[in-house]
Amino acid sequence: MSNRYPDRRSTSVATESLPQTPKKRRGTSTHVNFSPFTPTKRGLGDPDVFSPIRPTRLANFAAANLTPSLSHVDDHLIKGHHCTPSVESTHPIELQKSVDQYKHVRILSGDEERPSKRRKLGALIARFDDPLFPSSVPRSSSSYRTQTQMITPASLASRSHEYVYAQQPPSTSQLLNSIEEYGIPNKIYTDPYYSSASDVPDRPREYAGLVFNLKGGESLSNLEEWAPQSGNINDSGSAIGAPLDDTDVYGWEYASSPPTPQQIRRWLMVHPIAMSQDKPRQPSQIQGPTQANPYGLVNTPAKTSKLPMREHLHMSVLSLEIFAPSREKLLPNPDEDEIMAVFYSYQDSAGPQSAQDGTFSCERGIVAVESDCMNARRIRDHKIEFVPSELDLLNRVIDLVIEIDPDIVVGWEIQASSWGYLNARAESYGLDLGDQISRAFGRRTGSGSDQWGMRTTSTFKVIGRHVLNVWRIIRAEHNFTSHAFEHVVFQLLRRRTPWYSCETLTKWYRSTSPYHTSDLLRYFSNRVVMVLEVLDVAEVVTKNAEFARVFGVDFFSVLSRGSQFKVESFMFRIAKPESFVLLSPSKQDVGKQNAAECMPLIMEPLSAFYNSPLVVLDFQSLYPSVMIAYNYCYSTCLGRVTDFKGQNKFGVTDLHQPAGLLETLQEHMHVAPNGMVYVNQDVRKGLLGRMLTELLDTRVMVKQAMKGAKDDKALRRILDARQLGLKFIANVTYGYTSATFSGRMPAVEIADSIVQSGRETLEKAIRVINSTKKWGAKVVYGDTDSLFIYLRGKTKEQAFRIGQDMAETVTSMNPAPVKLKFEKVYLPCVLMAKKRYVGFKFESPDDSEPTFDAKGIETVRRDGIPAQQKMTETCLKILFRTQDLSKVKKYCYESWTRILENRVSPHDFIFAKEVKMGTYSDKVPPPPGVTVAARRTTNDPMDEPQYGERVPYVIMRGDPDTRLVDRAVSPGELIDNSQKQLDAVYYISRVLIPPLERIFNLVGADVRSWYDDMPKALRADQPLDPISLSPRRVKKYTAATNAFKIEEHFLSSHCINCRALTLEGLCDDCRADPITTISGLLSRLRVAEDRLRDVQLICSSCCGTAPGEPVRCESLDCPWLFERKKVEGKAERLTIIGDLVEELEDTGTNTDKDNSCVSNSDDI
DNA sequence: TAATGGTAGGGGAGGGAATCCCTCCCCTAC
DNA sequence: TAATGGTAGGGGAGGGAATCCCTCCCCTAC
Repeated sequence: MSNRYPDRRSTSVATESLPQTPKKRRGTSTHVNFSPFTPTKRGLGDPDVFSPIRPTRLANFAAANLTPSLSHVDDHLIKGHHCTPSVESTHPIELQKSVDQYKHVRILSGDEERPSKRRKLGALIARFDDPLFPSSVPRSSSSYRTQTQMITPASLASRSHEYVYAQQPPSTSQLLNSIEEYGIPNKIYTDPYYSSASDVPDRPREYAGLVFNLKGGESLSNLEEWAPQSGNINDSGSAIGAPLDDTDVYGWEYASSPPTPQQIRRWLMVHPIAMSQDKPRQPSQIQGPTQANPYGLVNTPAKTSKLPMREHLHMSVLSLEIFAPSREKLLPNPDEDEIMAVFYSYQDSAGPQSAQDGTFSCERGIVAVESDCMNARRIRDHKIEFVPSELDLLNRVIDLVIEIDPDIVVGWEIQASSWGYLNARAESYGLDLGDQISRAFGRRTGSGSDQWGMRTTSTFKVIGRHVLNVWRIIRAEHNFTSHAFEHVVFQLLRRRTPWYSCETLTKWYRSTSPYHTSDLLRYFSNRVVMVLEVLDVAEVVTKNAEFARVFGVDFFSVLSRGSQFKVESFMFRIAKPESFVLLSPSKQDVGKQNAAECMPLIMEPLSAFYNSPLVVLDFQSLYPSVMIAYNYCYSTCLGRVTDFKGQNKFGVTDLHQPAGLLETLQEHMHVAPNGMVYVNQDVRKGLLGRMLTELLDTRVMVKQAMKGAKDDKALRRILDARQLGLKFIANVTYGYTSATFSGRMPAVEIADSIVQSGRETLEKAIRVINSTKKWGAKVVYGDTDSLFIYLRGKTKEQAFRIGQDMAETVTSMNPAPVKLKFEKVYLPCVLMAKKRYVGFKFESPDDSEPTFDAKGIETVRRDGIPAQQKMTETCLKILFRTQDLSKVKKYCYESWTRILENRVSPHDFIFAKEVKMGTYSDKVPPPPGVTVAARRTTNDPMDEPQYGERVPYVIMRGDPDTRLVDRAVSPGELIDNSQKQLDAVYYISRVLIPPLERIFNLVGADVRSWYDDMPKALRADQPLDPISLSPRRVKKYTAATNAFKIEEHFLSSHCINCRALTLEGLCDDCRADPITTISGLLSRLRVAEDRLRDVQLICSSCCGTAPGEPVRCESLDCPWLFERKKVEGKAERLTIIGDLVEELEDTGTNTDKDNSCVSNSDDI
């Protein structure tokens, strides 16, 4: 027992829940005033809740002041006297307690002892004296401890003059149970710290009025001082030896000799796994998964999962794509370029929908104009119908549609291509495609610019058939970072698919090799099928059909109409039997409504890193519940308590209640918090209330049915769609009452009543939770209907229990359907700002692995870059898992270095923001995406992005004072132009650091200073590859182009082989040893070529081209594109190595000759 | 022509106005 | 070629840099 910290370093079951490990007590006692959780600094208000260390501080204070007297007391105790300390008057309470606790102790003198018992007792005392009764036992009273060790039952029995403790030491359970009473945390969580002591900043960091004093290092020197309060350690005679201190090293010696290569080989034979593991290569990408892509599926096409069985589809779908050869790089223009082939696929309502193995099946076909390049003799592996001319092609398509008679016609993008292009071509022949393929004659809708159609659905309309613009539907339903076909296919079908430029396609079409023409046909024919697959996997038809049924509107209105239409449709069905007539106000009436007066409650969060559990509770569909509970409805409102501006305005009209009505209903009404009066349910149940009750009840039933239909996946999907539809309607009912400019029957007073009641419900819950002592909880954030409750020092299990308890208590305080639901526990968590937080989420006490859950921060936003998401998420995960800032710093260093050295894939640095051409203010410069799109459009008018399309761009390096918009280019340009480089400094300091800064400022780490202090290569923004800047290459290159800037004149002065300083490509040393140099260079060449071959193999397997063929795919969505371009560029640059090797071989043979001569002469 | 639920909130880019700081110049006191 | 006393200090003008504030835009939470 020589260790000064007996037992505290062990982690037995009993001690684990007790806060004794000195390491974990970091930052609690002596640095009280610098702790980030010190209440006064944080402005947290009530120190009781946020300062678990208060007793300790008191104790220190008391002990420090009473030390002489207490040692005096000790003396008396040891001598077996009762004593009344004289200092009682100065600190009556503290001292009384401390003395009372021990004044009945009687010490026996004697030397009997049993070692094991003594150890146990000692352990108990050690545990006992530390945090629980800090004031009662001065830690320094080792003499006391030594004496107690002598009390043994044996001695008690054998002696007549003996002293025993009148009060037995507390048992473990007593200790655990009294934890709450003394306000001591059940568990002490680690505060953020630096594991590497060198990372600790010199001075405490100040941020936003807080001072952070972070600890560093893993050694014991990092622990708090034990702070002995009296000097009688030596008196005790106990063997408190020198504490284990790693600074006190007496010497070093080798543990053993290192293993020999033979030993290693033998070892590897026994451990075959270790052998297969390559040396961990440092990947060139930014590491880390993102939330949208939790499995880190960055560049791996997923295995074809076993798709669920498809249900019988009740609508037939026809998908169509066209091919028109174009001129050079331009996209086909319907004014000039004729359609040469049409590709279609369809799913028949009657035919066999899916094969039994779950693969997708549909009919497909091609109609092509016969020409030199395309005719039956050349193309054999595709089933093609040939027609003599384009007009015949159009007629054939019309016949086809009428023949197949699909309910829905779709295309990936049907305004500029697909049906839209077909329609435009038909128009040039004076043919109206829409009329031709319609199922009935109908009124022609207005021609001209259909802006609304442009922006929402489609400009192409067919009477009797639904026309779906697939990408727009996907855009509305899924939050993808890009709406490119390839991206959506990857996300939904988990499959990579190539993309070829029009130029390539046209070249293939005109190619003399039939193989190319065949590639072209296969490309389109696969695409047209994949559109159907995407529709199928996204369940567009199923879901919309189900929504149509729930809302009671027709299929197309589900997609094309707004939510008011759906609410009304539902409401009508309830209003009709009651003989209610819904109001139909004019635009003017709607405009004359009163202004809204109420706002939901959005608390300002206490921004911090929370390492104790944070419980999240939220009211289940708060607004619908409030409407039901308080009977808020158009039909139950009795007007205002007092007139406002002299009139009883209600919604869009004035309310005139019959005289005497209020008196009659005196006992049966309820006043909403905003001063509106509503009758109670016993008089009349509101229309909205009944509608919502029905909706919510049905939803519960549907959910029940879903549980029952576990094995029938098709039914499950339908039911799921149905319950989602019901939920949607319930949620937008509130929006219906508060619609302002566009409202069809708004009533701002009802909306206010709902909002204000919701707010009061929430505020009441907050008050209750804050004021209930037994929970020891504090509400730190709340937004509209949710509560974030901090339980400091509680364990996860306690958090779940308390959370449930709170939810039940609050639910019981509120009227019927209002229900506070236990949502989740965050442990740990960072609250950053309103609507921005992130944490590790536990949804049930059994969850062992938390999930990463972020709201509003960069990891879930789609206007950043993937690198930003990956870095932020990875840093947060490191912080949450280890609290070790050194690890975070290390990770940041690695990533930043990679970026600065240009060793990253541009794929991670592509911004993609939506553009809405034609809506931008010309007073300010447009956003970068818009300038890129505008440039695209000037080059090729057909290339204008669709309304709401996401336009990708990257930021290039440029002159320092140019604006950002001038440095934005499309990623294609970056690939084509090897002189251009990503602006690493911009990306790091303006994109990657700010989100990290916002997080780590809250724990006291200064991310920007990490970057500023980071050792950087002198010209780190240049590629480190000496070959690309070798003088030889530049000479060769300058001859070709003169497009060099100043920086390109600074040539690399490093040896290509060994990186020593030289001016001639290879240094003298390397030239002197041609054999080694050649083998070194050749092996590099081989590595690069291998890599190139591998990458091309991957790409050709995806594209389906023959391995020897050059890969033409240019899908910006695929990370392999960038990899391939990079490797190709490198291989091209390495041609210089070939030259060098030849040169060396020449000189090598020469020197060999010389050498041989010399040796010969020596011999002679 | 017909169509469009709501509000709150954070954060970036960029421009313009207000502000600060420095330098230069003029003038005066001594 | 000929001519020229100095220094310290206040105050204004003007320019450049840093700062603040506003608008526009995008996207998210509820």
